[in-house]
Amino acid sequence: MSERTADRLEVWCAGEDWCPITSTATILGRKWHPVIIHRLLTQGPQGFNALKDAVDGISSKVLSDSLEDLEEHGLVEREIVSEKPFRVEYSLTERGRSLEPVITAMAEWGQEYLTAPADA
Amino acid sequence: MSERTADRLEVWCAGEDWCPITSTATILGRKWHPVIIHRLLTQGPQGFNALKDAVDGISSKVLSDSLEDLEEHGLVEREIVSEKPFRVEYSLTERGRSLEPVITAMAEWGQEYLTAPADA
DNA sequence: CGGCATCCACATGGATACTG
DNA sequence: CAGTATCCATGTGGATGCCG
Repeated sequence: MSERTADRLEVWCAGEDWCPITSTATILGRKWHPVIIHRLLTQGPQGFNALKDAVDGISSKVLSDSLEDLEEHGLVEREIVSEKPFRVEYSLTERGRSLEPVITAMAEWGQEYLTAPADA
Repeated sequence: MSERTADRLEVWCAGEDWCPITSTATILGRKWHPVIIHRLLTQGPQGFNALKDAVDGISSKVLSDSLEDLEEHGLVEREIVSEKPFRVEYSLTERGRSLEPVITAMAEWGQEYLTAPADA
């Protein structure tokens, strides 16, 4: 790490009671949020079940909860596409798409350093 | 987002039961982990109380738990510097330092998009 | 299809007090 | 200084089943 980087980093969380890093962690720390965003980033807008299948392992309830939370944070938008065959579509907002660099960084790091999990 | 980016991203979490994004989130999602790493990145190796003061708001127990967890993940190293005036020092491992881009991305995003929290 | 209602389980975090 | 010991509150996630 260069000292320049350290300089830039120092600005954040410098003893204030609000910290952008912690706040971001609060959102991205929820188990499925990053993957959901990832899926919406790569596969574009899609319906509930498509998302459920794509995410793999998530239950209806948890996906529902997650999407609701993401909506409240202004990261995801929910649109009712049709009523007759009831169909909704979830997509990223501008704010949601702006998370791409973060998701990418997380993915790349995980790929690089967690492939053979030293998790235990 | 470019399509090239989408292509790269698609590789990850493609239906496998292990996902680098989720795994990374498991680590960085713990409330204080990112800030602790951030502090170690910017302020270098330091003792328990220095860290406790720096992090602001964290309790001894939680800092202790967090550091232990970070150690288990091979991100942080603990060294007993002296016994007489008992003193330890925490520092980042290579693996820990490698998280810098992720922390930076998180910090920059939080700074940019959460300054006026739409959290509620 | 796209959920919500329940109920439960567990991990994490917080407060307070005490110790080598 | 650098923790540990409790105890407790709560959030988050999971399983199952029903509904419009």
